[in-house]
Amino acid sequence: MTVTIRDVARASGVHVSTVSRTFSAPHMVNAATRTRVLTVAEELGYRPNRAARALTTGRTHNLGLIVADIANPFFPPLIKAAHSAARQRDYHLFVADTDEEPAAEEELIQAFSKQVDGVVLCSPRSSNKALERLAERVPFVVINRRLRGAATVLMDVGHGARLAVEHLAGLGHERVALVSGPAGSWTSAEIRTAAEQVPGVELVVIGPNAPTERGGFAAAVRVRDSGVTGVLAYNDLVAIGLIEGLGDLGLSVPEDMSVVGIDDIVPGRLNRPKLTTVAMPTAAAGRLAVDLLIQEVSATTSLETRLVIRDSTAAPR
Amino acid sequence: MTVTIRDVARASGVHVSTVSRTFSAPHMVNAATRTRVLTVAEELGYRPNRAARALTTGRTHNLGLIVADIANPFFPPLIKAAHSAARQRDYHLFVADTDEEPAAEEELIQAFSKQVDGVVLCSPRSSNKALERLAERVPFVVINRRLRGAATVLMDVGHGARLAVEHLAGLGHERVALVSGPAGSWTSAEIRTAAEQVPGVELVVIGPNAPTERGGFAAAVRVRDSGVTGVLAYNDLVAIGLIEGLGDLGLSVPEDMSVVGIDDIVPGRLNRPKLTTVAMPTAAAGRLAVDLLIQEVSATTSLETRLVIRDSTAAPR
DNA sequence: TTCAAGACTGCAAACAGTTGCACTAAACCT
DNA sequence: AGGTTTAGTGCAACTGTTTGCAGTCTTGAA
Repeated sequence: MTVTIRDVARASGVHVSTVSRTFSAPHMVNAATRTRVLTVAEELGYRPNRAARALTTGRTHNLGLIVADIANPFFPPLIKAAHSAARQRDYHLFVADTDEEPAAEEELIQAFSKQVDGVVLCSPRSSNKALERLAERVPFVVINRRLRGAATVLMDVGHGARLAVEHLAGLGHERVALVSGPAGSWTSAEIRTAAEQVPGVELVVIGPNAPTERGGFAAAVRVRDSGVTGVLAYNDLVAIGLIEGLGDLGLSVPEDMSVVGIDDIVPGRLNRPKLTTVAMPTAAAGRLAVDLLIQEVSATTSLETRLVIRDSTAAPR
Repeated sequence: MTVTIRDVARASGVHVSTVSRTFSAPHMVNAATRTRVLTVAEELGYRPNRAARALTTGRTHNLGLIVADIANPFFPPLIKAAHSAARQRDYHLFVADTDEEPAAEEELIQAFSKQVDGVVLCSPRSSNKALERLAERVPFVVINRRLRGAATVLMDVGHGARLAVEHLAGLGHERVALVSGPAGSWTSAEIRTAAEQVPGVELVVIGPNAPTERGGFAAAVRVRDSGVTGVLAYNDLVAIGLIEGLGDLGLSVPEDMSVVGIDDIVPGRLNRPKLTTVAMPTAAAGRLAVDLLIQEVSATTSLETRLVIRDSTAAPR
């Protein structure tokens, strides 16, 4: 039924080990035999069986990618870039979704462990302890979280937040709200400390909030009442929800209120007004993560963010 | 280093075959031995090696999912649902992106063939001939394309398009534009034939267009000049671009022009005005596709679409 | 002409499981 | 009591590849 290395060996009059070598160590076999084997293999439609190969070599040529929510617009560009980087080196990519549950995360890493050469974890929610234990079973690189021992790729949100607040200050805003994210979030803390350091602006923190459109919508009243003229939101979804909420209160953006988001997701670009935002290098992060994994280096890299100025910010009235 | 079935066998005083059976055919082993083996396995941290298992059984417990563009907002909900359905039955999911290239598609199917028990193909671009040839190597189910011999899940866009045009007709629009998609697209053809059948509306087809925001933006002038009061767009991205283009021409939606999209992607819901659109059952399709694959049934199913009325449609002036 | 070095290639033992078959002992039946 | 079924377990072959080791055959050098 399925054509194996033995069929090719028989049909080309050599031993299986020679066939094996023409695929996995071509330089060890005579040019003439090599081409003969290759053509026979082609004719027969032979493809090496990776499962069998993995059994002896211990390398599967598969990678795992675990994210909290595939349908969250933040992740697809990262997944896409990771996939493309993997394919470039002839790796396949398992993609998994934890539905935001730490338990699912740990279970997935376990389940992947024998099937992949490594896994990339995006903003993992599991405890340090759990992760350190799992790191013994399978190498991984972590995106957007510090974890000692593991390779890490960070996106410098702090820098982006600073740029955003400076942008608002530059436009003349003196009192700015930070519509923050969920309580324990590493990102939210980063944003806050960075935003607070910008001189000449008074920062009022409003939160914690759910990191969603609804979270932003719900924060609109408090933003209006806080007496600010500009806002930095935890992310684009929150910013979009906030803009809608402000609209319902009779405030328009950017005329009555400037709003800056973070992430630069597609819906923000398509929004009206088009969202001024901090672009996160998600694609670069995805690519880098798989490169680190494949080369098995353990480094921690920080990626630059930048400010994308669009239509949701203007000088205050 | 890594703990195998043999280690467990030794530690629990039984033969490897018994250990094997406690995992793959528990009913064949005595309850007492089973629990003993299980606890020993637990202690040792044993996990069956899927590659080895795949070698003998021929089943990998992996599935492949191939889409044109992971970052296209249409796909993530489908991927997420497929993943969840797969996990429920203890399957893992490879996700791959063809970047819209048929060649990549065929190569990916090839590459997957030995590693998965089946693959789900979303709106494949390859030729029928190529696909039929590949179907011999690996079972697959196709989403949104008719292909004889293969299991197929279709989303009934035709029905949705009819609903959309009827909705416009009901609001009083008598002349409606169809801003169509790319030339060879199956979906585009479906939409057109269905839309043409609605009585009482004169349909003017504008296209072909790129299936993107820019495609819609570029079509704005022709829409304005066509003398219609309502539009059905090939998809939400096109609709959003079109609305922006119309805005630049001084026409506002829905006051001057009603616009209906298709797909119900997130950016459409977040858009202002919120987009009236035809909701595609992408999640259901993803789920169903993997269920079909796992049960190895070859059926063709058609999934219902429905109209979601939001703010981009109103009665004509 | 002889010998050592190289270049190929074959042999066979892994890798981590599954499974048909044979065997034992207990349970069941008449 | 004797024969037959049944439940549980062991044995060993098999899945498709890789790889260390050992041969064979050229080549080039002394």
